[in-house]
Amino acid sequence: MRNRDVVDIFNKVADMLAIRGDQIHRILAYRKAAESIESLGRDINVVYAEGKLTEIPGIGDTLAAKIEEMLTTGRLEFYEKLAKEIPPSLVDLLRVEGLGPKRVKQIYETLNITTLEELTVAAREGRLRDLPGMGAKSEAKLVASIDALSRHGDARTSVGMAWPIAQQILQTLKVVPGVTNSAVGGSLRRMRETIGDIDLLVAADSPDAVMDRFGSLDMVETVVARGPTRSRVTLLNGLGVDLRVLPAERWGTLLCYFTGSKDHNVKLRELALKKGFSLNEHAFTPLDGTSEILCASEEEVYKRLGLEFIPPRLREDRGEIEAALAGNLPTLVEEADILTDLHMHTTWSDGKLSVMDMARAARDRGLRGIAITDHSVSLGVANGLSVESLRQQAIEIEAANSALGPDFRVLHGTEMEIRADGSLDYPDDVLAELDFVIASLHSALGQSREQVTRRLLNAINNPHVDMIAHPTGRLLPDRAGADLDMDAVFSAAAASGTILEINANPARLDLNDVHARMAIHQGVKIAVNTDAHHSDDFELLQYGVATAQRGWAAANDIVNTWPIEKLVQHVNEVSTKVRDRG
DNA sequence: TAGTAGTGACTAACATTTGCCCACAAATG
Repeated sequence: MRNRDVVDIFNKVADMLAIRGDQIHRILAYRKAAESIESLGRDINVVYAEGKLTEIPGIGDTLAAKIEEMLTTGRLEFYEKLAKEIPPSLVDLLRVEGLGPKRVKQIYETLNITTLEELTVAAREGRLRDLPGMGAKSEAKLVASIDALSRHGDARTSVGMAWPIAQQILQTLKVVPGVTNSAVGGSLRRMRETIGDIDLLVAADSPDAVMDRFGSLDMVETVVARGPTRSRVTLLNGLGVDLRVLPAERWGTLLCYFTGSKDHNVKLRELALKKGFSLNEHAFTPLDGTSEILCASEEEVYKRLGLEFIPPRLREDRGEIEAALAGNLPTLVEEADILTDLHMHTTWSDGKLSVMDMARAARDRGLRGIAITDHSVSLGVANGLSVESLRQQAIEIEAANSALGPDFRVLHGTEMEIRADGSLDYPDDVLAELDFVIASLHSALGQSREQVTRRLLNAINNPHVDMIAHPTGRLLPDRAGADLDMDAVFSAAAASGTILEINANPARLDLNDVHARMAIHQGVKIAVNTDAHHSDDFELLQYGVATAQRGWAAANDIVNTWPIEKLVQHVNEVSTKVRDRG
């Protein structure tokens, strides 16, 4: 069993307990455990073998025993017993918007409905409207929700897909008369790799005009809810968008509330209570009955709580509140800190532009240098370069460097295949001719953990390999990456000085936030690169930087913030060191 | 159920909005 199997079962148990009507804290315990394992970043089997399950936050003796049972037998007796009482297929019903645990229980007990299919039939036949608390209107809503679910599913959306849509809607709302401020909130502002819906906030004294404009956007399919401060719509592509409108003097508490995460908010509100305030999106309200205190900025909210300002990217309740209390928050890397881009392609392989075009575009964006890293020979589908072509390319890059002058540097590199047998695609003497060598996995990602890890370690330990690109090879939202032993990867990379990449393409974001944080913690150097195949792709850098920030990265942890001379020197020193050691 | 204090018992997750039915469930961060 792998981490995600354990996560699935715990989440399912939590849902089943909720339907059964168990005590909230028991349900929360399972959810918290699932969340913890999901963001663990390590193989649960390894943690178990080390006897350290109870060191995972939210895992005590009882849940540790349940994990042990699952890992050793592949089953969970507690789950099977629970399933006799609450059919696991009921959990699917919770995916229907508007159906919660209480209603699902009622539907199950009175109509004996256990599956989504049975629910669909019953709703269409009008058998739900007579249940206590239901009516024809609620029934019609459920039918619509079921339709929406079957049309669009409820999968999460890539941040790269959602961000431009959110910006487009904001541009429209921004110009509505009376609007003084607007922003993206929620998981999109925190730049999670995938998002469930888009959250937008607007400051305006009278919300009506904003709500009207919002509901009448071309891309809106239906208006799900509309009140004086909140509206929710579904877009034609199935994405949900929430809008909150409050007066400008309440902007700070509103932005903070609507940015989340929920767990972060709960912690903030607990902290507020300890200080004698109730905190909501409108204001701090003193518990002694004196009048409310408004915050026009987020900075004021955190200040009043006695905290350093916590950047949105850290607000996941992963220790940021404790760090802010202690004054130990990192100074996060910013997009403006990035001086070079070490991974991109040209028409030499599968890119769309020439070396010179990419260099000029990078320079226009304010970068000081790039590495041209086309694919190597055995990646045939991407027109990988033979040794001969690689040497011809060197001449073109030299020419580009003299044309561009001393203020911009083009490094000659490669993105070299790590072949299925673990060997590298170019011999060492060819690699020695290059300024910057990337090695990466594109094929045979399904190999066993031992095999695929050994492949990657072989590349990391080669003195000519400077960086590993998109280490796991995952593709969001669906294709899982290689089943790497990340502990081994990080310690090898730390020892050899090999850089690990955060690939900024929103379909990759690999390393992910959790792994990036672990790697940095172990002393691994990180690079944030766009893997651009066109100059337009340089825009993607923001997603990579956001992921680095979510990994608590400071500028010095990221090698592309260094002046290019320092970067080249580092790469050369590391190669020499590894060679001497070998 | 976890965590803590102490080896069985107690406490622990905030605060709101909306729709729909007529007091509450569900949804939002």
